[in-house]
Amino acid sequence: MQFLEKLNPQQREAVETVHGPVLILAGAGSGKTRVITYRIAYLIEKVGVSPDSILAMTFTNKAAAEMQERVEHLVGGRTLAKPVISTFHSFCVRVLRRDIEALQINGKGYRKDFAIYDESDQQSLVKSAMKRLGIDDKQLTVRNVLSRISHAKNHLLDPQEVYLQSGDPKVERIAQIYKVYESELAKANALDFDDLLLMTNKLLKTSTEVRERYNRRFQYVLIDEYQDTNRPQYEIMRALAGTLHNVCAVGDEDQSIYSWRGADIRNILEFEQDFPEAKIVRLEQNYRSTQNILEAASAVVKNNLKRKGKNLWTERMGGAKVGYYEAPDGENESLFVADYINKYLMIAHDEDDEPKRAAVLYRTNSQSRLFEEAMRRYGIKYNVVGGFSFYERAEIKDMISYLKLIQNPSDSVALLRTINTPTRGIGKTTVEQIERIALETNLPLWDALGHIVEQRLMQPRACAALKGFRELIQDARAMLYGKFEERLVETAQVSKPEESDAAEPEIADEDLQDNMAFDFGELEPDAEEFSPEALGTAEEAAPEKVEGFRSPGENANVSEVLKFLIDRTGYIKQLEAEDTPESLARIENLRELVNAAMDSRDRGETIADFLDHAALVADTDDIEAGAQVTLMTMHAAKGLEFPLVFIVGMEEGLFPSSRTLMNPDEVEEERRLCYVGMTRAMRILVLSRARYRRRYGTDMPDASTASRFLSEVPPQLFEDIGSPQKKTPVFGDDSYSTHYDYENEDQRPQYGRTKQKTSYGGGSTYNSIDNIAEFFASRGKKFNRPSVPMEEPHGKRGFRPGQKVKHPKYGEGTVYQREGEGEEAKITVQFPRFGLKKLVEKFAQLEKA
DNA sequence: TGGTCACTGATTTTT
DNA sequence: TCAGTGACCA
Repeated sequence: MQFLEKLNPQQREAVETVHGPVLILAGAGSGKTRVITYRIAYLIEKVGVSPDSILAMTFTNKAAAEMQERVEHLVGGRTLAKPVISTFHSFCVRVLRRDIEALQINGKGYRKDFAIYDESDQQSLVKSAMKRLGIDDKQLTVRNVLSRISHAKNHLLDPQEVYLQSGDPKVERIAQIYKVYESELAKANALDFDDLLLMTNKLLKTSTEVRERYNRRFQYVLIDEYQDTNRPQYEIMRALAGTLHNVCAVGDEDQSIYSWRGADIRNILEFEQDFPEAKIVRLEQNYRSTQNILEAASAVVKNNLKRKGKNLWTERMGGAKVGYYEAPDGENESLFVADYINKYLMIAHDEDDEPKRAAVLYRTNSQSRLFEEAMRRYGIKYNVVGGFSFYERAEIKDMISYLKLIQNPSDSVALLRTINTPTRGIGKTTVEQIERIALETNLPLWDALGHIVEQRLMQPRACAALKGFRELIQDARAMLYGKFEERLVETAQVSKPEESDAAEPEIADEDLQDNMAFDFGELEPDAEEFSPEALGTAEEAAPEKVEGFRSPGENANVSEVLKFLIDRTGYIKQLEAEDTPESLARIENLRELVNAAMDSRDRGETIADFLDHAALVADTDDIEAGAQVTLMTMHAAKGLEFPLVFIVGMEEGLFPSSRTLMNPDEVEEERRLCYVGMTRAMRILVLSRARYRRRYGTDMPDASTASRFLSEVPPQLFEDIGSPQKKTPVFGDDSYSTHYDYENEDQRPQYGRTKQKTSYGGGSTYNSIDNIAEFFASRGKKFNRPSVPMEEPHGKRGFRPGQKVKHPKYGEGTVYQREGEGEEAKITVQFPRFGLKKLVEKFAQLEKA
């Protein structure tokens, strides 16, 4: 096997130790992903393990996709079956969609068509639970309660245990809410994110038959980002390890940044306890960063008491010192960063042909705004990770809720969201009545609603409106499930006890294997065709693979149902009537959703698959690797690397966050976060801070204190890169305000060096005072819009951000953003009287103003 | 019932 | 700054 030659001895050991438990402690940048993918390839090619008996669990979809791709690259086409590489959560959904009914007792319990509740769904559930219990304490926010519930779940505590474990009346109330929350979830046949793990764990624990089946199926298990696993995940891993114990966990305790979500570093310790025969492999050679960066990062994280400690080293000696910039305020900080990036992108390539990429990392998403503005001023293309993902937009959530309700009418949260969206005359009072009746009869809202309509329990007007809504959902259901509707309603609603337990053991083993191959074929479009048993007759094979009730043919698919819903609810019509740029954008989004549904259908997915996908995608999943400049949180940056990295807002209270200052453990986690951020940098790392920062709308910025992490970097590795001189900043005093009027900028050498390079091992560095001083001298202390436009557009008109334009209908406005190239470019313009408009350059009759 | 407006209050990280 | 909420009016 040639590819093993590319590994260092430790990596090689990690790859070749395939039997029995292995714990790989992989430092930042030590080639962790490489080891995992090589290990999978090694298992397949050398050990001769069948690919589909390998299971790799990751934390994010992105990591899973990347791993998938790299494995395929290594094993490339030589095998038909594929290893299952998936996030914990998706894996659990698959398991549960298949087997959750094994947990039913006397036909009661979760059904396969369960809904997945995201955070906002959870919030509305908690909100209504609190309302019902008469708790609207100011001390008990919904957020707070929810995180307590999640914490309890992650520690495998049920409401009673929470209640019993504390004498605190506040916690007792939380336990009460927790209990109501749980029963509401059950009533809605819905699981929250934590439940996906919990239920899977429970399932594997309770049903020997199920567990053994998975043990037979997956004989080699890999866990990525092991330090981020929580208790339930750990237990799932243990259950999946079966008796073979062929588990491989890869992690780095210094990169554990999710303890607030229940991640437990103890899992690393208990690994050795639970698997005494475990082999420990340390990967300590870093292939990413220069020595200076690595030393600085290590020096910071060394201040943590709770760690095993390790010795990361690199062959890339020396390197640029870690830059430090102290800005007078947040604006200046962001302009400094933009300016620096601008220079960086302009200088010629170095000896290594690394594509130029830079990242700006911050603690909280709200910090992105200033940097976005600065990038725009410099005409630098950038990408922001985070914020709203597609599936979080209101209009998308609305339609998704419709689908969820159609799929699972018990889903009360989905019902509440859709019942009057768009408005159809069902007001607050009506809804409250339904809720009351549902509570009295202990029925899901949907059933209560049916009851009301049939018995005419409310005024005719309200009844008529409710009836209309009910029929809408029923019609959509009929479309989707065809004539099977009645049967479905029966089996789904009443959930007859008959065939829940009995059916399982009768199924022959081969059938199960086949089914699993299908179930876990990942989302690949042609997974079916490639699965060995389907190669001959795809058509014949298809029906038997579909779980009983899904009738092939003649039924509508998700996109058709969506179109139907959009049409019948008048959703788009209403948006059209609004005729604002926002509403037009929403219409676009809805179209996009329909497209997504069509793609989903083309992949042969069911409505459940489609909804699962919508529930489990995260914003970090669509990080565009190709973007030159990426703005994101340090959390989102985990696992990524960039030649140039900025960590901004290095201020006490911001980073480390004020919320953590009380608790040493949490400060340690912040420090690890800092370590994660710093180790993203390959060649240049710059830390910055604003001496005065405006926290939300206040007119008076607050003085900040330098982050403790800054002082933890050894001074000799640090270099101040042109922080403006400190002055005693008194507001209204000229000495401070002069920072803001620098129109007196002279045009001296514009960063005159032809080629500025980062040299290693002494000599002048990119960050060296001389160079930096030189280019900052030319621009005083502020960064005005650069004279060189970054993005010279191709089209004739080529309007750039910041430019004033005139539109025949909307009048004068300012270009806000430009997307795409040439005539096809879309331009977003801010019109004072009409707001933001997105226009296609070709059609919009824009002129220079 | 539904929309508008003013006010408040809160700001971490996410599968 | 900004989203969410409550009061008020059509």
